[in-house]
Amino acid sequence: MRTSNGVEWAIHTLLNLAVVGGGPVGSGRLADAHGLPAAYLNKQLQQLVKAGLLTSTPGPRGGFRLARPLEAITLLDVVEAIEGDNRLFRCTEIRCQGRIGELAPAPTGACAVNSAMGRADRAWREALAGQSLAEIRAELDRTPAFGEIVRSALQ
Amino acid sequence: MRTSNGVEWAIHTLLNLAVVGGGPVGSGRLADAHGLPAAYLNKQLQQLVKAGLLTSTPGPRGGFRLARPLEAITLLDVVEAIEGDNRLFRCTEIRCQGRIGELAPAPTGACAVNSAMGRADRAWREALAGQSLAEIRAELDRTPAFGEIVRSALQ
DNA sequence: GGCTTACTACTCGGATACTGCTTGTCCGAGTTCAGGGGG
DNA sequence: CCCCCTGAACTCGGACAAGCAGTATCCGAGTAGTAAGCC
Repeated sequence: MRTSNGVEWAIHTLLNLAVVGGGPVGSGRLADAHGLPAAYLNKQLQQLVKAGLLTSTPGPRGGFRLARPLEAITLLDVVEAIEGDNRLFRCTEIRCQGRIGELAPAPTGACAVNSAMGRADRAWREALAGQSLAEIRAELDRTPAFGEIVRSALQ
Repeated sequence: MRTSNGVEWAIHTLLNLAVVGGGPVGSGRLADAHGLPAAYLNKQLQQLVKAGLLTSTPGPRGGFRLARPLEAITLLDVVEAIEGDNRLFRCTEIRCQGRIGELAPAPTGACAVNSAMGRADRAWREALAGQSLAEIRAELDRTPAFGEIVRSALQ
């Protein structure tokens, strides 16, 4: 029960694209920047394109570029783009099955367990939605020569 | 990326044990109450025993019983008992690999991405820790004849 | 020389194998209870 | 009548398979740039 590695890859890649700015960058260079398998990273980036976080251009000189500035991209956007909008807890309504399900009259109202877990789920999503990638980049920019290193690694 | 079904099963089973009270109940009856595979539910309950939420007694007339009252059991206790204390996001330190890792001098300080995801993780865990099973049972007790149905289903 | 055209190289995008974890099942160790035999 | 012993039934506990999502890889469709050929 943990997020896939694609989330980490996507966040770092989006940050790198912001640092580079301007023109599109191919998945091969983006993958080499962090030693990732290019084809698999490409698959993850396609998810980001579907979610509207990236735009892709085929052909030579093609690649991916940010669809909107980092200020308008939250961690929740990235997580939902990679993982889908599935909740952390999925109620299978076992309260309506087995002997209790047979004896109980009807599933009146929402499942209390589901509601409680849903509250925690919302807390997680709100915390994710409250942090934009721009804030993370601001923290990364404190390290000296950060932008310079990323640009030269992706050149 | 979602919690295993064992979490849902464990919560409902703990609530049922509280309603029944007193003597131990075998995994077979607990499973029949919700139409679950008995052997697999037993496996989950063993995790709860290891975590100190349940006590088990072997032999005939044996089974599981609550180790402490519902007021002292939070949703976080159950989730960590089943899923382990792994975080939702696991940083693999890709910032130290690939071309950027070669060019950057040293991994000074914590990874900003990991910190941001960790904040959301803490929000989730705090929301889980803030809800006890006693509160959920109080909500379930509103439904008429709830305790009666559970007791007769587990008799 | 300038324009058209065919070609090459490079990109994304989806279809195709592989791996690890969640899920599910099975059998053995241990304990309680019941019943029979002996004192 | 009371106590002891043997057996059986039932429980948990851990060891052993199956299914599926995540992981990884490969090849085809499409495009920009280039170079050659023609006007």
